Amino acid sequence: PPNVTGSLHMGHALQHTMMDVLTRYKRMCGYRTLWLPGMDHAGISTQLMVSRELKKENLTRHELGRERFVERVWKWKKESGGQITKQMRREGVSVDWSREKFTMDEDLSRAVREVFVRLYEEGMIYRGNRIVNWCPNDQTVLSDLEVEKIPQAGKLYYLSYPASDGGAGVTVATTRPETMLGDTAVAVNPNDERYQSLIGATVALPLTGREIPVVADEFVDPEFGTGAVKVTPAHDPNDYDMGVRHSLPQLVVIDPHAKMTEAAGADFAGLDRYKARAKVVEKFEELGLLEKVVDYEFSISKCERCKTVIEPLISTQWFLRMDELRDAALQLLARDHKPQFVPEVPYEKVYSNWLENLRDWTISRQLWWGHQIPAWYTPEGEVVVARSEEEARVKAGTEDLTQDPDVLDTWFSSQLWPFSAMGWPEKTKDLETFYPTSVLMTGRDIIFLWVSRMVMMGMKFMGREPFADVFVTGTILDAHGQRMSKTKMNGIDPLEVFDKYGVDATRLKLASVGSTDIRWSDKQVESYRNFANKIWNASRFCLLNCDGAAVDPDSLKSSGQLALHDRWILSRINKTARDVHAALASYQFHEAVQALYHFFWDDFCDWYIELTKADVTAEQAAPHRSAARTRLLSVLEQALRLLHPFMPYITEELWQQLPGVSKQLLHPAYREAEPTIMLTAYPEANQSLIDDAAEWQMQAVIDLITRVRNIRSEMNIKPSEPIPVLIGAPDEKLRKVFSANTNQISRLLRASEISISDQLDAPRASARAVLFGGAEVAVPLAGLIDFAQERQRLQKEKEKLAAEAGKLEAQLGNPQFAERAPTEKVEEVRARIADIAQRTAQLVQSIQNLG
RNA sequence: GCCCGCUUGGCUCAGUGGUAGAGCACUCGCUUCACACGCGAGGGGUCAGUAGUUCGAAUCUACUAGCGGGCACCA
Repeated sequence: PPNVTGSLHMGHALQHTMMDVLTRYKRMCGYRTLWLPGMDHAGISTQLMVSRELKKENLTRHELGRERFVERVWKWKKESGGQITKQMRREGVSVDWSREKFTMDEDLSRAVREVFVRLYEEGMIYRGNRIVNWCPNDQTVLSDLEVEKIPQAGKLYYLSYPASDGGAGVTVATTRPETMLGDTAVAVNPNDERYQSLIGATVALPLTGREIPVVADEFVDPEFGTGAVKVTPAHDPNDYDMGVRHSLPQLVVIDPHAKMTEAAGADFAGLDRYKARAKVVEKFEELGLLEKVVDYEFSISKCERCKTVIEPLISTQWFLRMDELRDAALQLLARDHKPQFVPEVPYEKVYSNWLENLRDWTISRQLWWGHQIPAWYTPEGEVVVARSEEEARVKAGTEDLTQDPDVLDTWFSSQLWPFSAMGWPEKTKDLETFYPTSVLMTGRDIIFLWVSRMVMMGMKFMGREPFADVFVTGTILDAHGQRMSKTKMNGIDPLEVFDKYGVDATRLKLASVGSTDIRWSDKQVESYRNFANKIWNASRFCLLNCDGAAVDPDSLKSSGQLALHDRWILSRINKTARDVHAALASYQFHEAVQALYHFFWDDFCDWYIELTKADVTAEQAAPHRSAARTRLLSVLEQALRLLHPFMPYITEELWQQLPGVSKQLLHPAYREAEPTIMLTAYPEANQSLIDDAAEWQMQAVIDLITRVRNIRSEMNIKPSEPIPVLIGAPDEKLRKVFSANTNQISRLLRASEISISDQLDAPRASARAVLFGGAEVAVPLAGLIDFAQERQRLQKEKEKLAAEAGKLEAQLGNPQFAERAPTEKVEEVRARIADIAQRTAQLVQSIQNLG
């Protein structure tokens, strides 16, 4: 579910397209499909958005109070939230709006409370006082995943701490001098010979008058800095751990607003952390205790949302223990290989590595917008966790309860989506029907945040994986290879692309993206827009020229007595259906798009329509004509079905216009529905119509036509000028193919006459070309031919063949090749050499004939 | 620091152990009665580099370079 605050971006459009292609495709295959739409309440984002609105009215959420603030958020959600669902309608996605859910809906909230209570009762959720990531700007704790590490140029300060006994003391290196006010130890590596005498001694912490011990800890790297580390348990995660190991006091010197506390001393209390840093450095310098300052590059933790530097603080929060959940997910992967990531490399490893290093998850947030934690406190401070306040009162035996003010991390509810959105914990029909789901489409950025957590929760509460496959889409970059982002202002608005090129064209482009990153280019969408236009025009031709005929799927069921081009198009369309099925089965969207594009444009438009035109547009009504019209309409109808999952708008529009469309065309599963291409059967490949002979024969015809057109072009013969075409074909089968298709060949070549014989007998002044299968073609050009030019053209052709023959002969000449390569491969090379030899001989003859 | 991905014609990208593909761009020709968002014909690549495995490598392996990701508690 996208964020309620979000609006459609290219990443959504990409995922939605692929999801919708699969949904529509599977539906047309007769499956009961469900794409359940919804929105996420997006805790922090939404709260910030509404807070900004309040600011315009010179109000803060605190002035408004929690209850009225939350009301205000709901009002905002009703009035301006969920832009994205309107935009999804524009995308043409076939989601089930009747099941739309919002993560704060009552039923989903109930699922959240149920999960919380159960996990608490099992001891997996606990409340604890630990060091956490705190955002001083948003005033909330954050999980590790909401913190980003950003490399930054900084300074490393070397601070000297004199020994308590007046000895040499020790120098520590730090990037955060202000935290020294909270130091409660100095640590050295136990094996570091330099510091053996100091271990167990104390040093005098400057500016504070405190004495702190020197402890030995393996964590300390003797190579880094001075080999001695200041230990600030209250303000650094590592120091926190060391503090626990050595039972050091946790002295809090920085508060939640990132200001120094009273404990930092009178000189510093109330100062901002950075001002305090400057002051500490200044004082050390005055005291002669600042040994040096060096430039140092390190990573700093920032709030992913507001980019404020995170302050590690000790705080009481709610945590979810991850070990058991993690183990279940890892076991699912090891034993059942689920989920199946596509592409498997690198995502499966990324996912499992992350799980293996998983630590407890901080689930509470100091926000008002979200699921309030279902925990109540008695006046004595006793905690009661319950599904409702009533239940809590019963459990606590008192009505004097205060609910924990915190809410849960947004992802706590979204991780339940695969089952909470279908009614869990009730045992609903939807759950029974649709859980586990088949496939999740997602960007790689939320594999940890969302995907892994859904797996863990699915295993925990449903006992099964939430989805079988996870398809990870690529990222759409801008034209310069940069990630699109709001701050860079380099994002492309999908809606503008829709306006400019149409939704279908945009979808086709997006579907062909696959799972690698690509740079956005309007040019590619434009070419698919042209494709949509081609579909439109081809359909227009069919509709304008097929009076009296109607779509009839039976007309495509056998190819018995049909002409070559008819047998050929049936073979092509069935092969295309086969290829598209295979491609989609393995999420090869790009291949599916290519297969459809080339079938429709090259095979159907460029050849089939042209070849059948004569029959279809014949003046006289005849059975032959109506059969041709029926076939043309029926092939078009099948093609539209094949294209439909990718291009829903244009295919539906055209399909509805076709004569003869009716309930009869619907998939048996939807027989009673109103006619719509959405519920027709996706064409299955009919193996018996895949006709290699027809494809080979058609290839011969195409080869002939292309060669003669080439002669026309190279010889500068006007397209309107009729030309005689002489064909010589020693092979009888080939002669039959040409003579059976004389009309079509003649039409496409604008031939004045066509003669076919076993031996080419052409005047000297002819342009010639060698065809495959030993055939030749000549175009007599008395008075038009430039002998030198023609000789050059043939010579060029000969050179091409010679180059190819050279390579092949070298291969065959290698004795190891004949020995070790498979026989059919060797035979293939021999056959090709023979073919080239024959063509070359014919070319030589042609050149001689020119004189 | 560790891990991973990418590098194919001018551009954006497919693809594959056995004759290099598409779209766009480019050149030439075309108001051919569906379409100039079109039709027809062309030109253009030693598939980043080096070494290896193999009868054969652009495809597999290793290393190198450039670019881009992800992960990590080095003060």
